[in-house]
Amino acid sequence: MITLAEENYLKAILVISLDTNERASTNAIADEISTSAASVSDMLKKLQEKRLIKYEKYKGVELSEQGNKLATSIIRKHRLWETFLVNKLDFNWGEVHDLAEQLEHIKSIDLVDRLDSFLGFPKLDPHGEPIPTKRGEIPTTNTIPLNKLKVGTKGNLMGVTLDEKSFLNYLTKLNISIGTKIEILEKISFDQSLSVKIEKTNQHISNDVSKHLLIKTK
Amino acid sequence: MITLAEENYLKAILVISLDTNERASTNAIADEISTSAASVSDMLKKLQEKRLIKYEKYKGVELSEQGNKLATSIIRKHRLWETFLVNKLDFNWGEVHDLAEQLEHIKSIDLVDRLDSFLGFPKLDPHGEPIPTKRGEIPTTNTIPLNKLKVGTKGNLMGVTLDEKSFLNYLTKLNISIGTKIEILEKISFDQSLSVKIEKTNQHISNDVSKHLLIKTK
DNA sequence: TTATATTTTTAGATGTGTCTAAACTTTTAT
DNA sequence: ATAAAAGTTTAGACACATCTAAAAATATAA
Repeated sequence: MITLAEENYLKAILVISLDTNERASTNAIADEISTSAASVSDMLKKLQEKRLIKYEKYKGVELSEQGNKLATSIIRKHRLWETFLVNKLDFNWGEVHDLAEQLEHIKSIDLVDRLDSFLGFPKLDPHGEPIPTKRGEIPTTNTIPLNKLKVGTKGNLMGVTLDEKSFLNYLTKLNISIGTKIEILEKISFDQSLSVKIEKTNQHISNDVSKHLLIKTK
Repeated sequence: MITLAEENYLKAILVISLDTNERASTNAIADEISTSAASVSDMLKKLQEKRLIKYEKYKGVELSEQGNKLATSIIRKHRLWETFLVNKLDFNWGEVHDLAEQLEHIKSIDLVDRLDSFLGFPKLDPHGEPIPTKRGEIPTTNTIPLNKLKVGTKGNLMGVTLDEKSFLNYLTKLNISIGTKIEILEKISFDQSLSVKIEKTNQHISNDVSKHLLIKTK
């Protein structure tokens, strides 16, 4: 039996791996789930025991096949629940993360698949992130983070890679949502911040923000 | 902050109180949540500390106003989630209890009210049990358990008071569901079992079953 | 009413997940 | 190359929720 805490660790490891394409470090995990490095060390031993991760002391950690499967299914559940909350219960995209964090741990053989069907088999969650398939694949989207694009590029926001209330509320304040047209006007080399045209208005955004905006150029 | 275990204790105490109209005993609670009397004793001390119950050693326990409010809200959540699972995700009435046991602990200011609205403000759950209101009232239904009715009485099943897979599956096998017409043909005084006509067929059911069937006579 | 049975509580232990402080390993910089 | 800094693990403690065994309180019955 896998516990709630273990599920959260597996998810954190997957998120970090997808983000960095490297083994997850103890500190990175501690950061991700807001706990101490000591707690992470303890837990990694347990997950190793259960063969859910491949772990070498001081060398970071990666998911085993089974661990990957589990972690992916948690993300699938998270994103489907977020879709439910936004599409059916009219929550807005900044309100659903904490709720989905709870709902993703509901244990059932087929609840999530019925939910998937009820929602009409959505491909993307309300933040534009791909929903892993029943078989554990995470579809790729041909989008690029805004901060990787050259000055002058135009495109549309297809998704965001940070699911955090304050961030999403800030985007809403900037009038940025899925589909919004964005053009890079200028990049400040000092701090990598960007002058951008959002629909018809000029705005200035930091690198910390732009790196979480997924753009599709055409 | 209230923990999952505490919520389960409060719910158990409420269920027992509604059932017996008396203070809940330690053993009754232990039975209800399948744990030891010792664990119950421990937990009652904690709930007393938090002013969620009124507890006197060896004298059983009742809910405080706040405890009652909490317990009722958990039952509200449980029954709304069951309604969602049956009405929207096409689960059958025997499959939803364990899932609702998990979903009832999801914490949110307004999730349950949005769910209520999404479901069209149902009055009864899939088992015919009343859904507590937002304000914490539990509507009464003018129904009587089948085992309290006289021989010869005719009526319809309006609800069941036991939400357990094996019981519900047995009812399904007997062709009994909400709305089914039932007539008492004979009562065996030895074991209080009943010969009943269910729609057009004669069946024999035990007192243990009949006491959980809520009938409306007209 | 006193002995017996039942119910409830206490004592002491365990497993999980967390923490801080200290020790150890690896990386970085001089 | 070695000292300092950063990162990681271990040691020891604690809160929570549970357990079994034993003690205490209450209820029941001869």
